[in-house]
Amino acid sequence: MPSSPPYRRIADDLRGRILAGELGPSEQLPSENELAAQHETTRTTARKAVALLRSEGLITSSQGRGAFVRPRPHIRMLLTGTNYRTNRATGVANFNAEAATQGQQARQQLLHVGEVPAPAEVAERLGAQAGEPVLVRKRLFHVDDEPTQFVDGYYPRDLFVGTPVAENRLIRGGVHAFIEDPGGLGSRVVQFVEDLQVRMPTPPESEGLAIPPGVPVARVLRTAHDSHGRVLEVLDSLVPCDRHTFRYVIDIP
Amino acid sequence: MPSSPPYRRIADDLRGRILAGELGPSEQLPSENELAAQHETTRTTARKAVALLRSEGLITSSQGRGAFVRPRPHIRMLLTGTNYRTNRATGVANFNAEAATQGQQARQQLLHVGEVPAPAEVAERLGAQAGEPVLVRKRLFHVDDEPTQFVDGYYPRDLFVGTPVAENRLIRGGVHAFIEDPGGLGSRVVQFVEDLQVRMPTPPESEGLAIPPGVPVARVLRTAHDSHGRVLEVLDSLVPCDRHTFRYVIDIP
DNA sequence: TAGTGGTCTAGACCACGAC
DNA sequence: TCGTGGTCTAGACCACTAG
Repeated sequence: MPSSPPYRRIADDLRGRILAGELGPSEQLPSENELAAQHETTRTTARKAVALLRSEGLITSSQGRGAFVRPRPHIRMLLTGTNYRTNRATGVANFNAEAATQGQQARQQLLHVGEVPAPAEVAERLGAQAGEPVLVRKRLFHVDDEPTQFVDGYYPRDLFVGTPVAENRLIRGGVHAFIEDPGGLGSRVVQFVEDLQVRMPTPPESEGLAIPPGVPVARVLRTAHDSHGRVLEVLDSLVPCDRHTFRYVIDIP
Repeated sequence: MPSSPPYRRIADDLRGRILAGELGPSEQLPSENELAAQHETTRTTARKAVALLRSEGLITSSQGRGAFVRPRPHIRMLLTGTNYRTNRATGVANFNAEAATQGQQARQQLLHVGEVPAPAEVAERLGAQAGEPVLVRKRLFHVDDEPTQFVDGYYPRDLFVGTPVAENRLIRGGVHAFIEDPGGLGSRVVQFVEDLQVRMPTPPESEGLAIPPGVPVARVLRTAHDSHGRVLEVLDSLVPCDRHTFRYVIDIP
């Protein structure tokens, strides 16, 4: 039975105290020098223990201030489909409506609208060739003025070129309002297929979403179909996992 | 404009070469001593760069061998509900049937069966008081003989006590066979509600699932309802994110 | 046995925050 | 100003793997 190295034992000690609630949320950890002294080792070793906890997402630290137990952030529930019809009826975009029911204020920032060669995973879902031009709307969603998700919407050219979806401004009620309104596309969304994968963010991603180290992101590809099986939209979202729960309601025939 | 510290620049260099494919999957990285020499710094600093990439899930390393670009593991697709009826008809458990369609062999290892006080999140879904005794079946699922998911099933006592679900052995066709078979409970599962959260694993979890550092896990709570809205099962799963895609198909009324 | 990564020591200087 | 974490140096010993 090999005993764990000192830095592991220090980390285990701290982790235990955090999970037991002995060190509460936002509480400051002992300084690295204190930890070193307490465990009769050097600061370098104490620091390694702290780094481990940081990579586990349990704590955050900042220069000059100290290290703190990461407070459990306010969790938003992400629902796909569940309230789609009722949200549509409100006249505001689905994302904003969901936020509102959770007592939060949402805002969409339009980063870019234009034509791009379809990325492979998008093309596959749109039934197009990879590299074929498609319309894209790149957005950054904010909740309570904090960046929350990157959401890129991809749209087939043949259906949307020349429509407001191809224009560089927000659409009242969201893109789906245009898709479903009789004065717009007049289609009806009847099915979403959602693929969710999780990974660690790249540096630009963690910067754009203002997420601390140790927080994974979910990459969600959502395909919206109409009643003819036609693909109306492929949504490519990037969601920080520490502030979200995904909920899916699946009815079995 | 502050320039990044050396360890960041080394990491950025390596990351770039990995993402560009210059360093292919399973390829060995330069040794820490080589990196230190190339960048005219000490091994400690080179090592810090390597540690960063490891925490990003890009590489793995092992003592005596070296550091290697993490090969993209075989991705399994996890579906909830989609093939539920057809899988049931096969007579094997849903999980095993899904694995089979993806050309893999699945095996369930029964870790524990018994009564436990309901954890808060489970009780809430079972409509019970937290701490009230419930039946639990703790399992570890293997795919191609590798540990793949922890799956704990919780069952209300009033429905399942004295049934095979409370016995410490596997059930032919899975628990759902018993739930739906006329000779068993004779119920019918009509809806799943699935809540998915992501976090970094604790050390025992990463050990049990044999996952390398830097890989997040998904904690999935799935509630199965019958046509009367009664809860038949709460499944509490832990899934390593590097080997799985979650797919949900949602029909809009 | 030689080379690899894993751990540790005992210092140092810096940037930043709180007081 | 002083304490904090962030970074770095220049060594050392160990455990493990490959040849």
